[in-house]
Amino acid sequence: MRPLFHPALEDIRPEAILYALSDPERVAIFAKLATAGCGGTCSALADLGDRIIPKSSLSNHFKVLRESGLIRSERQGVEMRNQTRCAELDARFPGLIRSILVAYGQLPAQLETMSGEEKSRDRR
Amino acid sequence: MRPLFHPALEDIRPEAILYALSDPERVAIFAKLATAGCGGTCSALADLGDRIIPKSSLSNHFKVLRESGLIRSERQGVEMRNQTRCAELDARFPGLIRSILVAYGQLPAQLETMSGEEKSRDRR
DNA sequence: TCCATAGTTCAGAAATTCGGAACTGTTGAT
DNA sequence: ATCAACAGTTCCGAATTTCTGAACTATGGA
Repeated sequence: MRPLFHPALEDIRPEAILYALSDPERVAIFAKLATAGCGGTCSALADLGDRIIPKSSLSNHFKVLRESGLIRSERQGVEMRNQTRCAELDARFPGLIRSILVAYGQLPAQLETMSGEEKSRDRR
Repeated sequence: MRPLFHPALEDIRPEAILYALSDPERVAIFAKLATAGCGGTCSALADLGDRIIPKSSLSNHFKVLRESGLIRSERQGVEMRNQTRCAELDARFPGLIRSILVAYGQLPAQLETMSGEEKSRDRR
């Protein structure tokens, strides 16, 4: 098994991000990953409610997310721990991830403080 | 020639937007369209500098942009006038288009007042 | 009418995506 | 040590999508 490839922050390209998140299944996976308390393993995310993603497809989804720079994957024993790279990404592409998740109606509470919106207090 | 299809604002789906803008050629077209002073015809946008997009491909790019809800196209005499639906889109998906164009380094001056960033004055 | 121009549609080749089956790597039990 | 179970990856063929040259349609002008 070849080692997993993760692009450096500066090599992440917007087209790869948009492509990866143009698939609602991948968005669902990514949004769940952004939720704390989710173990982040692949198989924990296979169930979409209306459909169970086949494992080869799931593996490919994770590969697309990883190689686009959206997540980091690390083997831990028999399973894979995945985590988003939201903080890094927000520094490179301010507001992008947040506005995409909002568009999909998938913004997790954990990301509410990401850039892209002024605080609701202090508004007039 | 069948009439051109434009989705209603409420039927526009984020995956279609992201998919359409996951292609740098389409982004270049869209960004140029968002620029005032550009006539908005298809052939005016075929030249990317490093490559001239074949017209069948160009026609397809416009179709993808149109059917995703990013632009409106209207026949005017022998040619097609295209315009972005930025204002509408920003109401439905706040900050999305702006942050995508920023990510690509393609934000036209005309869009600088779109939502997605507080004004630079009043910052501390 | 005939021609030129702008763009669309068609069709086949090339590339991509999907997913079942086989495989790899790790842990734990015997 | 061997074996079984499990998590995930790779392989590969089928189905789908993308690309683009060639043919076609629509409009306006001479």
